[in-house]
Amino acid sequence: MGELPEDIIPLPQKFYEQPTLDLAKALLGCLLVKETSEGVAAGYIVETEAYIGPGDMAAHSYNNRRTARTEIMFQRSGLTYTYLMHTHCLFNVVSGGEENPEAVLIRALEPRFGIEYMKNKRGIEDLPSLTNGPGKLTKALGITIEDYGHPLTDPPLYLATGFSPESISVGKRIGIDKSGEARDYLWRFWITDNKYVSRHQKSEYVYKVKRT
DNA sequence: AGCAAGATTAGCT
DNA sequence: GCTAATCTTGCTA
Repeated sequence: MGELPEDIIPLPQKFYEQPTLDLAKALLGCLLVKETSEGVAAGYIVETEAYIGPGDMAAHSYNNRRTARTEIMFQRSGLTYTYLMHTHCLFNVVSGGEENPEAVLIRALEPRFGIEYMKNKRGIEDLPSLTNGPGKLTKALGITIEDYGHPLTDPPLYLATGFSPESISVGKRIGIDKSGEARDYLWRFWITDNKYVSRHQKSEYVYKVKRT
């Protein structure tokens, strides 16, 4: 049964209150933690995508579409937005603040704690395959539609400080080819050369992150 | 009330 | 590369 080090504590609400594109980059290297009665699982975020309604045709909140599903996107930053995609649950961090329906999709993790737990959940052994996709990582951590609306500042599902990536790559988002010009927005971010990203793609440019 | 589409994945050809 | 899985959402009527 995996236990976490004591210095792993949730990031504060303030962390989520930055522009969505900044947050999408700031999330890289952060630790995503899920605690359940069965155990603890956690991994470093290595890939994200920004969805910025109402002007983003690829976002569920495009044109301020406000429904039972998108409602949480209109609420405060730092809440959990989960939804079903075919047979899979996808996990997002709400951003943009109240009345600005924006979110960051978490697309891939690098497994860190509770790896046996994740292997059991996924029914496989290969490490990268455990969490290198948005539907895979939710299954590995046990994140479900039930987590919809949960504040990420609190257990059992929260984010904590991890490490600072040296370099961040930028490219087009995945799987939104029918979203008009939005398909070309460079709103996908990943840790350069990280082997746990969901797909390899040519980076349009690369940020060199200064060490702090 | 009916229906087409989907921010995906696994397995097979 | 192709397709089924599986079900909710949201749009049309």
